Amino acid sequence: MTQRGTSRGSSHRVAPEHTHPDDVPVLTALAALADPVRIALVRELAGSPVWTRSCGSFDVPVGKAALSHHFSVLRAAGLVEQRDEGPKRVNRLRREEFDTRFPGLLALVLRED
Amino acid sequence: MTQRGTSRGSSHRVAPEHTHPDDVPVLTALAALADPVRIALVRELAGSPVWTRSCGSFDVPVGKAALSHHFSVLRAAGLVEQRDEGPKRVNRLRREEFDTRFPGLLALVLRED
DNA sequence: GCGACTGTATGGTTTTCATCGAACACTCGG
DNA sequence: CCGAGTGTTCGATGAAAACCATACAGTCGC
Repeated sequence: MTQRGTSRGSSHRVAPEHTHPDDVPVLTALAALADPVRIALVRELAGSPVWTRSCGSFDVPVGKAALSHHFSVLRAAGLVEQRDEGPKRVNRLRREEFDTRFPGLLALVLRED
Repeated sequence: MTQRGTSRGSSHRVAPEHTHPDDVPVLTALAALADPVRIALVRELAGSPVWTRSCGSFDVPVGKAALSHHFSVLRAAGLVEQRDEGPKRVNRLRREEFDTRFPGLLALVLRED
């Protein structure tokens, strides 16, 4: 049963589902990056120290629901890793891993021409 | 000037509109490649000598109209160049130019993992 | 010129995707 | 325990994109 509440039994938040870049098809990676909001997220994330940015701290013109969905897509594409830290969910760009799987792709997105 | 034909009047087919890779935003390039049919076209085209493949010679599960549209997208993304040769329109993958603008991107799509 | 062949344009249908509002779940500080 | 803060889920909506069938426009061989 569910022990919840009263005195014990930890009931953590469900850990986000991650996909390793190695398990990501090219099409999925491209589709994930073919969106202006997600590109903004990746760029902003790339410009910040790891594990310092919570989901809500990004400057994108969409509501919470859409934002949550975008992060879900980025996770599924192996681009972002998330960890729960207190009430917030902090992010990390999977630079190395993703670049090993798709060499140069991240660099293309990050350079602002 | 352009007189074509032997001596008169010429009413050629409208030459397809091309966009040079240098004028293509990253988002457009990614969006163009984020489609299974277009990836198939690019791959098949990459495996053939230049100017040998007409639009209708590709093995993709879509009708003529959709096919024409896909080629239009590929042209706009600077991925494909087309030339009229008799009744058919033959294609060339813009390897060098595209790779100069988006280094490594084409390689990612062409390698079948 | 006629007819087969190739590709484009148009109109309409279906699907996909981004988005929002509202409800819910969890964490933490009073 | 309550309430503020953070993020996910659900249902619905709207826009974009893929697709097809048809009609049209060139090119070429006869």
